[in-house]
Amino acid sequence: MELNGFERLSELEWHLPATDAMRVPVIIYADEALMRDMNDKVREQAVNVAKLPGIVQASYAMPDAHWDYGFPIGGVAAFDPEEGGVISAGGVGFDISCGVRCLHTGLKTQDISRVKEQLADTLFQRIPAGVGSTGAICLDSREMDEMLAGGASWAVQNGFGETADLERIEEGGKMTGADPAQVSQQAKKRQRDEMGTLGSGNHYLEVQRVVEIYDQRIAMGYGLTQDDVVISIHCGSRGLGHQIGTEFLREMAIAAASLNILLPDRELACAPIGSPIARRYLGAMRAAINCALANRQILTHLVRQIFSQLIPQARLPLLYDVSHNTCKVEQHEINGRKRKLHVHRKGATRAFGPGHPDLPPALRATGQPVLIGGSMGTASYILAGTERGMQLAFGSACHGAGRAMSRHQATRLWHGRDIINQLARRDILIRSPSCRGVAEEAPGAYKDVSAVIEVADRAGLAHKVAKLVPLICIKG
DNA sequence: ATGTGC
Repeated sequence: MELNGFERLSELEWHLPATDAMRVPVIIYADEALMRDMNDKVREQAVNVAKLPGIVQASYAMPDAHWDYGFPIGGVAAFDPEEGGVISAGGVGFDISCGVRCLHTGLKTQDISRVKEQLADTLFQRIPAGVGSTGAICLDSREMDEMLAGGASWAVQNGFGETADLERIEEGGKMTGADPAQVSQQAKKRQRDEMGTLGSGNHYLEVQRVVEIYDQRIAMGYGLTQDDVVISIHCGSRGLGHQIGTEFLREMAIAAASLNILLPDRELACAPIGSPIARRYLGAMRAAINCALANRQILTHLVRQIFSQLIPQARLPLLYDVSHNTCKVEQHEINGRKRKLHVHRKGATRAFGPGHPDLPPALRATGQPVLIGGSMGTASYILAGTERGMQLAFGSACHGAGRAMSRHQATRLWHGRDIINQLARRDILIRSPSCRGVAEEAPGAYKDVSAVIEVADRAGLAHKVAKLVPLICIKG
């Protein structure tokens, strides 16, 4: 990326002052190497977002940012309804409420060594993964609406998991304001038999090992110790979220054209907060959040069933579940004034600091667990939200390593089979229905997750707590 | 991300 024009406010904070039609500056959190390696399109897209009506404070990009449809992935933008703020489907992305949840197991690495291969094979056999994967559950139209209104809470009521899980999920497992009536029949049809499935792309289910603790006090608060085995699930709202994103992007673009709204980029189609289309989108998007929460809850139940058969002494309570593709109404203090903002996070993890009222009592003293999945075969990290982070980007942090090249480029450089063999030599068991999918997700196709995490930690977006490395990865 | 797409 061209760095000309940026003011370097600190080592890790790059500031592009508001010029021309920009209403606010762009702020990117990154080190110089990450900045240089970012495509110019990230800058262009973040600048375009800064031009949208009612944007507050800045158009932010996290250290894992890369360009995407309209808004960059790793982008955070908040809008104030009292200043003509907007909602944009592109600011959330296609995989609505894609996120990560992490489960404890109560086990140490050696407890699973004897059954590791069997565990990998059983997880792969029983957890539906890949493009178009379907599960054992088929929802009729009434059940679909209940699921879309109830999220993980609906899943627990229907026998998937435990009530204790709910307080460890954003929104208590149930996003309020979801309106199943705003979800198209086509979106519901696509989702009918996709509950409890992983999907494809960067989604995965990993059995991981805690290899490093950076903050003993917070790690203790999270119930994490060295050499613990944990399970991370990364997936979203599958076909339903994708369909909603597609439909509303199209509809918002058409509406903008007919209303003569000048967009800096057609892909930034948006609508004023409070307008009928924005309200319908929010209702549908919140239903998709519930779909993703229910999906991860059902997957959790499947994992627990498998563990109870293979390692009966294992107990799998939920550490936390957090999304990184959402638009949420949140209260933030700007220049001493409390304002209700519509915060878009696209490939950015919510990272609320200590004392935040939305956190459950057990996590309020430490700050919210910020679950960050790395690329396949590298490392994942658990961070904690900080008070400082609440001021830096509305309580947000990065969401992963971030792609360094396109999927197409990756398939020209690597073969999936080679990647699987290389990782097997490091005792990382990959199971996937798609060799091509594995090639697209080759570790080399991503930025260095550790460099991204160092920036997030040192910039103060979130605070490093633990590092996890994969033992088994079920890849979509 | 996705009932993937040149």
